[in-house]
Amino acid sequence: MPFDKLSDREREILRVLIDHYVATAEPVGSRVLATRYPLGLSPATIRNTMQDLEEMGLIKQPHTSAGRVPTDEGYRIYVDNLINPQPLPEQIAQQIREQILLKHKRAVDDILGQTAHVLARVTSQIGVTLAPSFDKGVISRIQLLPVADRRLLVVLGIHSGLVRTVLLEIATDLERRTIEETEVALNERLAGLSLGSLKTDAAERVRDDERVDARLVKIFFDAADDLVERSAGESLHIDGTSNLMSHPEFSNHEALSGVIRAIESREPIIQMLKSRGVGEGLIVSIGREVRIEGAEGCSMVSANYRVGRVEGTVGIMGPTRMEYAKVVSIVDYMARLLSDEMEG
Amino acid sequence: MPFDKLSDREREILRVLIDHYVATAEPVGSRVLATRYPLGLSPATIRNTMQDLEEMGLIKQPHTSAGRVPTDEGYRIYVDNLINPQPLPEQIAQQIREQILLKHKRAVDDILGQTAHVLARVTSQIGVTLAPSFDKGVISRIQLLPVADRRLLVVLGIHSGLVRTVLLEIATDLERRTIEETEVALNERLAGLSLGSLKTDAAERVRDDERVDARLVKIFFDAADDLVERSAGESLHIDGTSNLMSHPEFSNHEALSGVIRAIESREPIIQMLKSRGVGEGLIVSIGREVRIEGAEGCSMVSANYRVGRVEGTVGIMGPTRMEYAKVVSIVDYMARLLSDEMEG
DNA sequence: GTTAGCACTCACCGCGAGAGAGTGCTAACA
DNA sequence: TGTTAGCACTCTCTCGCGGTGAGTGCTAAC
Repeated sequence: MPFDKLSDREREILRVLIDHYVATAEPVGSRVLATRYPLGLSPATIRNTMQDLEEMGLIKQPHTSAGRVPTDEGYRIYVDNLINPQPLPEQIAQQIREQILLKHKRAVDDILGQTAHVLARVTSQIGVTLAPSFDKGVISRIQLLPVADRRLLVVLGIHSGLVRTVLLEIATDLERRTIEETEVALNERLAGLSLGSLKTDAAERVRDDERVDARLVKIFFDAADDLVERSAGESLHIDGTSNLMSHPEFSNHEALSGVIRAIESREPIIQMLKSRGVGEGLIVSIGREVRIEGAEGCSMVSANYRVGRVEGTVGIMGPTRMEYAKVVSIVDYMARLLSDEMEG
Repeated sequence: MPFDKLSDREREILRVLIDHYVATAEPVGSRVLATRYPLGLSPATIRNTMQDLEEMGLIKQPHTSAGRVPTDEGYRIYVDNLINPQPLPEQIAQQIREQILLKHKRAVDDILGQTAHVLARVTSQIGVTLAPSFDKGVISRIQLLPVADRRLLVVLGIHSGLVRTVLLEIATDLERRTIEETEVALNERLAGLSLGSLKTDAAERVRDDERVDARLVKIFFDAADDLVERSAGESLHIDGTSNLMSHPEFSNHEALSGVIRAIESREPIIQMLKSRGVGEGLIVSIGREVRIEGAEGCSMVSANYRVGRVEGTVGIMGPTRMEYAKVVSIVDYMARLLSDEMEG
C-alpha cells in the first residue's frame, strides 16, 4: 500500500533486490547490488536506502550481519507494481499445448489431473486444479436409471455438455413406473434451474406434484449435496509435491512437513480456491495472505477457467520466493487454454 | 530362506533385535539385548551370535563400532517366521469401524479415500487403496444415454451393483432410434461377458449384427479401455504422506524426496498393487522387494478386498522398520471390513 | 546528497580433544 | 565345547574454540 510513498530509487532497489533474491535464495547485501546491477550507486548509498526499506517493513535481515530478504509486504509491492507482465515465451506455450491437447478426448477429471501435472512441471512448483463448481450450472436434463436392486443412477445433464452421475440407494419396492413418472415430473419442474438451487428452494417446486413418489424425491434432494458438490477427492487435483524439495526454503524439516500436511488436508486449499470472487481474474496470494495452516511460507497464483456458466480454478503453489512474472503468465495462459478446451 | 538353518538362539536373538530396532530406530548393541531381554546370555555370547547372523546377511552394522540393524532379508525371516499373528485390539477395530461405516452411504471413491485416510492414521504410515479392477466383473446391463449434442453417456452395470459411467463423443448425426437399437443389440450380445473381454474378443460378437450402427460400435469399443480401467487418478487413493516425516529414516532429504516422487508418479504403485495374484491373501513386500524406484527403503503391506467377483486392494507403505505384526492385523481387518461393506 | 573508511557483529567452517558405545579377539572358566 | 570376562581398538558424535568473511551502521570527508 505505501507504494506511492516510495522514491524511484527505493523502487528500483527493491526490485533488483527481489530479482536477485529470487534467483539466488541468499540474503542480498549492498555490495552485490552495487556491482551486479547498473544502479550507479555505491554500496553505502544502497545501504542507506535498504535501511529505509527495512523500516517500511518491505525487507528484513535474517540476522545482523546478513543481507536483506524480502518480506511478504515487499513481495506484495513487487508483484503489484514492479514487475512488468511478461508475455509467455512461445516455446513454453507450445509445450503446454502439446501436453494438454494430447489428452483432449479424455474425461474432465483426466484433463484436470494432467493440467495440474503440466503446471507443476512447467513452473517447478505445485500444480493445483479445482473442478468446475456446478453451483451456477443450469440443469438441462435429469434421468433416473435403476441399475440394480435398490440402486438408482441419477444422471444430471448441465448446459454446456457437462454431466454428473450419482448412485443412490433406494428402497427396494419402488416400481419402475413410479420412477419414470417421478423422472418426468422432476424434469418438468427443475429444468432450467441452477444446480445451486437444488440445495435450497428447488424441493418446494415438486412437493405438491401428485406424480412424484415422496420417498424417492426425499432421497433425491437428500443427495443434492453430492450432486452439486463433488467430493473433495474428485474436485481437487494436486501434483508436483516433490518439487517442494528442490527449493532450499524447504530443506528445513518443519517447514516442509507443514506444507505437506496442508496439501494433504485438501479442504483448506479447496476453500482457499473457492473463496475467489466469481469472474475475478488472476490472483496472487503471498505468504500469510494464503490462509492455510502450515503454508505460511507459500504463495499461490490462481486463475479461473470457464465452462459455459460454471467456473473452476487452476493455479500453482510454492515458496514466496518464486518467479512471479513467469508463473503468472503461465497460470494465465493455462486458464485461457482450459476455457477454450472445455468449452468446445 | 535359510530359516531352517537357524538355531533357536539365533532366531531368538534376531527376533528381539528387530523388536528393539523397530521400537528405537537405533542400531542395537549386544549389551542392550543382554540387559533388556531375558535371554539369559552375556553380551559376549550375543556378540558371537550376531556375527553369525551378519555372515548370513540378516543383520548388518552401519559402520564398525555401531550396533546391528536388520537387513531386508532379516526382516523377511522375521515377518515370515518370528512374529506370531497378533489379533487386532478391539479398541482399534472399533475405531476403524466407526470411521469407515460412518461414510457408509457414500460413493465407492469416497469410501476408498476414507479408507486410505483411516489406514494412514491408525498405522502412522501411508495408506493406500486401489479401486476394484473391473476386468473380472460381469456385465449385467449396458445403457446408452444421449446427454447433449454429440455426447453419449455409457452406463455399464456390473453384477454386484457396481456401475461405471463414461462419456463418449459421438458424431452428431446419430438418430435416437439408431442408438436405441444398438443398445438393445449390445445388451443381448454382451450381457454375461466379463468386462475384460470388452478389450479383447467382445467386438466380434456384435460385428455382424445388422441392428447396430458400425460407427457407434467402433466408438464404444475404442473406449473399452476407459470403461474397464479407471484412470490412474480415480483408481488409486493415497493418504498420510506427511506421516513419512515423523520417521527418522526420512530425516535424510534424499530418501524422503525419493519416496515422495515415487508416490506422486502413481503408476508404479498401481502396477505393484495390481501385480498381486488374484485371490491371494495378505502380502508383505519388504525393501527392495517393493520394486518401485525411490522406495527402496520402504515396505508395503497389502491385501485384497472383494466386491462380488471383482477385487481391489488396500494396504500401507512405510519404512522397512515398522511394526509388522500390528500393521498386518490392521490391513487384514480393513480388507475384510471393506469386503463386507461393499458387498452389502 | 553521496561515498570512503572503519569498527563491530555474527554465521559459518574446520579442527582437535574427549567421551562413549560397541566391536572382535583372546584367554580363562564350567 | 560352549560361555564369559577382560581388553584393546575403532569409530561416531559432540563440544568448544578461534579464524574468516560477509555485511552492517555510523561518521566524517567530498
